[in-house]
Amino acid sequence: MKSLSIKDIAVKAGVSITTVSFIINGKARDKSISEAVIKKVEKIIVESGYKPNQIARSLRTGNSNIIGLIVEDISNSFFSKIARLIEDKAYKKGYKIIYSSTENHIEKAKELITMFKSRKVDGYIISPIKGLEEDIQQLMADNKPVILFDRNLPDLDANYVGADHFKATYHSIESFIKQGKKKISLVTIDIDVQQITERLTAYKKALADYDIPYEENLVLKVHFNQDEKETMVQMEKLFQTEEIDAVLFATNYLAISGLKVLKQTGKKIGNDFSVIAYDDHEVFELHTPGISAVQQPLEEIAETVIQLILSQLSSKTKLDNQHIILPAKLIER
Amino acid sequence: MKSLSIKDIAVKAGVSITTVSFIINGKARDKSISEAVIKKVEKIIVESGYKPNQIARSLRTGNSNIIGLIVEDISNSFFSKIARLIEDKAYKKGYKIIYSSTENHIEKAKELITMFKSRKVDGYIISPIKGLEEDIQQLMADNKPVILFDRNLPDLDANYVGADHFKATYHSIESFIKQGKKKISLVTIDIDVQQITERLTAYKKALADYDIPYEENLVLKVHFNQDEKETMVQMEKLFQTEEIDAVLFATNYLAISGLKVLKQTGKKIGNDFSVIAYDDHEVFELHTPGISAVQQPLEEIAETVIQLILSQLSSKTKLDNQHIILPAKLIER
DNA sequence: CTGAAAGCGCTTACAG
DNA sequence: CTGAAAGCGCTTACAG
Repeated sequence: MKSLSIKDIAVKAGVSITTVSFIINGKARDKSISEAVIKKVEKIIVESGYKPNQIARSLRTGNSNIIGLIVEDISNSFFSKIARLIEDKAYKKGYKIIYSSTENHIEKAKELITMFKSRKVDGYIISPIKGLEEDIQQLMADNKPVILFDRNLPDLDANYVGADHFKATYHSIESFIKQGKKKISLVTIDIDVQQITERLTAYKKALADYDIPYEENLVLKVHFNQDEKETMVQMEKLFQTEEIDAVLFATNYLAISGLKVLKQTGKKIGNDFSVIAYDDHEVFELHTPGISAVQQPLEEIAETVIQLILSQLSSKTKLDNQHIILPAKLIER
Repeated sequence: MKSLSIKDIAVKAGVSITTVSFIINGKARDKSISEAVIKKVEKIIVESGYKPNQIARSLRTGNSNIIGLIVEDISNSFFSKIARLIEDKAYKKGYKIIYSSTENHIEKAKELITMFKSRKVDGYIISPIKGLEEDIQQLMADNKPVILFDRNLPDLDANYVGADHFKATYHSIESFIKQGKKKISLVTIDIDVQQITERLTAYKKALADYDIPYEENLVLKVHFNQDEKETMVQMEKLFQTEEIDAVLFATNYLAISGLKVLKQTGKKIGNDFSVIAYDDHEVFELHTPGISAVQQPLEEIAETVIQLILSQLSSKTKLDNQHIILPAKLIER
């Protein structure tokens, strides 16, 4: 069954497609179409269930009412929660979301941008990775709204929304120190994105500020894509060989792996051994004992991102790029 | 900066746009374009970075290479994991995914289908809700590939991929019985979808098969959209008033709420009180003690769904609808 | 108050 | 071996 076109409606109503188009797009009054015609055409549209072909509309107008969302991995709960909130808010403004996961592969990320471009998406929300600077620059040169979130690219002057990882990490380490911890470990990953590296910087700074010597062997940098088994072996070694009394895990999945190791080896979390996870997760609340965690303000991040992109989409002129850093908070359990 | 069009390429190469189009679409040899011309045009395409406008292509060909994915809630880890797997596999075949969450609202679900229709998506992957039968029927009448997953609509003859919830529930209850449990409770939700209701049916059947009387007050049906606080109050009451020795939670979030209640009230899980959660979650593995859970075969579900839709998309003729029920397994912890 | 016509960037049947 | 032209379904500047 062919679907109806604007022409079919025009024929049924005995008017031109121009008139129908004006009515569909709410320009009827503007164009001084008579009320009688408007009523008649609207009636026919409703009765026939006609829906304009968005593809044709896009081709003609050059925009698609679609926002492209590029994340590292949609199945990661941080991203899926953000995606949900963004989708919800975008939807209410008539925008759809098309998403895809980069899996941290630069080639896939580049391909995605190309694909989104050829689909003429109206704007881009990107959790970027290093190496994407030029492509993003290109998008902005093409005058497309771009909002980076979660991760920033320092070499790029672009809109960015993220949490204050430095401060949150600093506070976490500080809270360990105030509990009297001396041998504080950091388990992190080896990817070179600001969002991750600043956790290490903050860790070092906090130690320095409290005159605690930095010990290289207390920092475990897990290889980004490695097997969880291997990660667990490395952690087990770390937990055993040192008189560690506190660990900050730089991501929630590292923390989860860490908890598995502790469970297996029977090492207890308690006064002698404290743990903080970066990025909260349901696991941590339910764990016995509860695991303290740094919580990113998901709602606010999503809200800010969508706000920014919508204002760019509706603005005729190029707006100034904004850098919005939201506070993350340490939930003590 | 305007992006290049096929015309620009044609002009640069000194050939017609027809020729360029044939080359882009790999029909050059078919149409016996000379090797020399092919080489020249391909060179220009690569050098200029030309990408065909997919919108124009869609308008002309009537398909979009986009698959619409409609789920209840993309931030639910079951769906986000499936989405990730589906996206991955679709991507490799040149299809993109556009997704949206229904939040179990029939109006939103209907709107989404309309929207996807007007965007001319090539196929639909839907975790449906009751009331959507007609709309889905319509899609199939329009000859669009539709795959339902997770939830089935019994009144509809459509492709469906899901797990065997009846069997998995039956086995769970059976395992309680074999442990000698007498007062087995079921905590479920009150939505009327087959996937949920059959968990109750299986519960009753297993009890009956083992001559254990069915007691209405051992079944708690939580209202679908109610506040977690309220759910927890109801559960607390349930856990106290009866000599319950086992609980099957019909969804993972119910189980999580249940675990919170147990933690708060100090009720211990152990030999006197066993728990199984339906749909696994990282929480359950890490919980002390570990929580047994029914695990749906995510990979296989995603794989089957994508397989089915791709075969439909590439097939000229209408294929027979398939019902594929995959086994879910009980992970004992 | 309303309509004819151009054009968005492609694909493809047809012609040579 | 290659191209001119129609047409996908819209929007909009222009004309009346």
